[in-house]
Amino acid sequence: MRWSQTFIPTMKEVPSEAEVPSHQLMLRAGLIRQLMAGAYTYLPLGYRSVRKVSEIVREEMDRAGAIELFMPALQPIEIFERTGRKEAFGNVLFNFEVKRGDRKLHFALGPTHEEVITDLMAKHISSYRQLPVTLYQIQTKFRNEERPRFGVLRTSEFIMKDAYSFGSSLEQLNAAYDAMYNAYCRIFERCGLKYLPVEAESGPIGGDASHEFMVPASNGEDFVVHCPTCSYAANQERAETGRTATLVDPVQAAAAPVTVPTPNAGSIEQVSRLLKADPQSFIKTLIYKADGKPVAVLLRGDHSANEGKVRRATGAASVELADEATILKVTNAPTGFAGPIGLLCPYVVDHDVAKIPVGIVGANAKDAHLTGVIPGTHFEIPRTFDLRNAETGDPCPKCAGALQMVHGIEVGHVFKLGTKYSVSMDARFVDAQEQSHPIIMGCYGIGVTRVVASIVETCHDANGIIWPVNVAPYTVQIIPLNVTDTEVMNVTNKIYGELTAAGIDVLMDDRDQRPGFKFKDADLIGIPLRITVGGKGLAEGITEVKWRASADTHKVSIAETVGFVKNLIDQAR
RNA sequence: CGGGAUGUAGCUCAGCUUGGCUAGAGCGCUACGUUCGGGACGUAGAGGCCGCAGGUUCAAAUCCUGUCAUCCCGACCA
Repeated sequence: MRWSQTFIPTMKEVPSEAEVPSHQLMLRAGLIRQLMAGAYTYLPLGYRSVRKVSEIVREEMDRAGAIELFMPALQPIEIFERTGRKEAFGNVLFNFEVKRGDRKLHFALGPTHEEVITDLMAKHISSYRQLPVTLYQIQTKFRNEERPRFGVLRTSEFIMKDAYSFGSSLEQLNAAYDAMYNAYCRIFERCGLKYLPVEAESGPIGGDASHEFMVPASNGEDFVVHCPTCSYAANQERAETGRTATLVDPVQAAAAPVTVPTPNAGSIEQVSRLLKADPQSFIKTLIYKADGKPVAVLLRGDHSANEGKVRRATGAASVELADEATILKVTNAPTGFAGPIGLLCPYVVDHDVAKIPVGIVGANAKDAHLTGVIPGTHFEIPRTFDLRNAETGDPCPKCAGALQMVHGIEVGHVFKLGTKYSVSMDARFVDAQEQSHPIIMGCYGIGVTRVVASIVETCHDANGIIWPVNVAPYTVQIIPLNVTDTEVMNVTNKIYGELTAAGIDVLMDDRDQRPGFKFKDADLIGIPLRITVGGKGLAEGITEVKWRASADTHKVSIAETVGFVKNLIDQAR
């Protein structure tokens, strides 16, 4: 492609609305333009990368035995009512009414396609002999993001690959899951991304039923907890800590706790400032409702509760922070003054609370706290649990190492669904004994456009993008330094023609611009290989070949240039 | 949805506090000339409903009210 014949609007200056590197660079390099918050046009260059990633995804899905189909984005609201996800999605689901004749129809735009595909399978699968099968599509998804941000990393409309497996047994589910997991590793590998498969919250199935694929990036919205010594990695929701139970014996002849006034100081931060005490010496008492019943969670003051862990520790199906009225009922005080002593509900205690020698707690009375509280002495600790989010330095649950936290961008998710949707959509099969069962499902997603943004986010330098070879919009950029020089253009056209004929994507910068201008643009758009053809080189009979990622320039004879470049590409793939 | 910020040329921004000439700069764009191996220079130009609506005033980019949009922090994210 000749630059003058395509559409690559590059920008020298950083648009003021863009904060993170991927957003800035994608705008500046002419990859995307914003239509409104959360919706972007992919310009020719950006769309080429989207297609390269899609093609890699497609090849690996096919290799893993998944079958491609294409489902409607426009869906009747009824199917979301059947699975209860109209409520579960809430505002995130685009749903609206349209008139058709004198009728009103209620539609949704698909945020994902479990309902549609399960409905399809329900109608066509009847026997275990038809299973297993895994289907996928690459399609635009719609989610009414409360807060679109970071350019293309979080949008209301995005391209996603979603796959769904259907099986008659857990063995079939596990096989499909493993096939997808391995395919994902190959996909991200081929895209040139550094990625981390992490254990994620797995819902009702439990075990290792869900993994997220995260790209470590400082602007990532998620936290990944991982152990550098072993391979343990999990998201913050899920991450266990290797801490163990600590029980303390009651101290004999301990002084009683002292009540101190703390007017209008209901947060740890306020009280610690008022009493000039470190938050680590506080025992934070959070009132939750576990299946509707109040239960208190005791944590060290500087820690944050993990609701999944609280749910498991209390054995409840659902857990939420209690409302003001419940707090008043069990603590006789407004929010901010809860403590374990004299509390009118049961409590669970985090491991680290028992290690606080002498702590500060809420007094269960308005505007008062207790100091000099000894855990295990002034309130009982029959047992301790892991109730908080993992933090840097916590012991690894799998080895002797220490955990680290990194930010990450979620680019993929594999999930063992079980029978949630097949039950509600009535997708069943009969086994060899003529017994009917719901189909066992898995779902597997990759955010294709988010993959592209993640690549830009992690592969760039001060001058612009540095595309990995397999996902670059073009593989080679050839720059004739003087387009009015016949000799230069003859050589350029010859190399361009031969590389194109060899099936290599080449972009020729045929604009009548000064060399510096073109070099800057080339660095910005980040095509991996650059061939420079200029008068000085031609005088020596050479062209210059350079990787975008490296400062080294190879001087290659004109005749050998095409072969040399083909060779480099082959090695890089 | 809570908190904060910003809307002036295609892009980046000044002007607004203290209302008053024809609303500015740099980059980009057009024409001509000189240049031509890392975002050249000169000359001459084009380009603005100062986000939108209402109000105050003799007079509003500037003050007031409302509204819309975008960005950031937080909450949310099967």
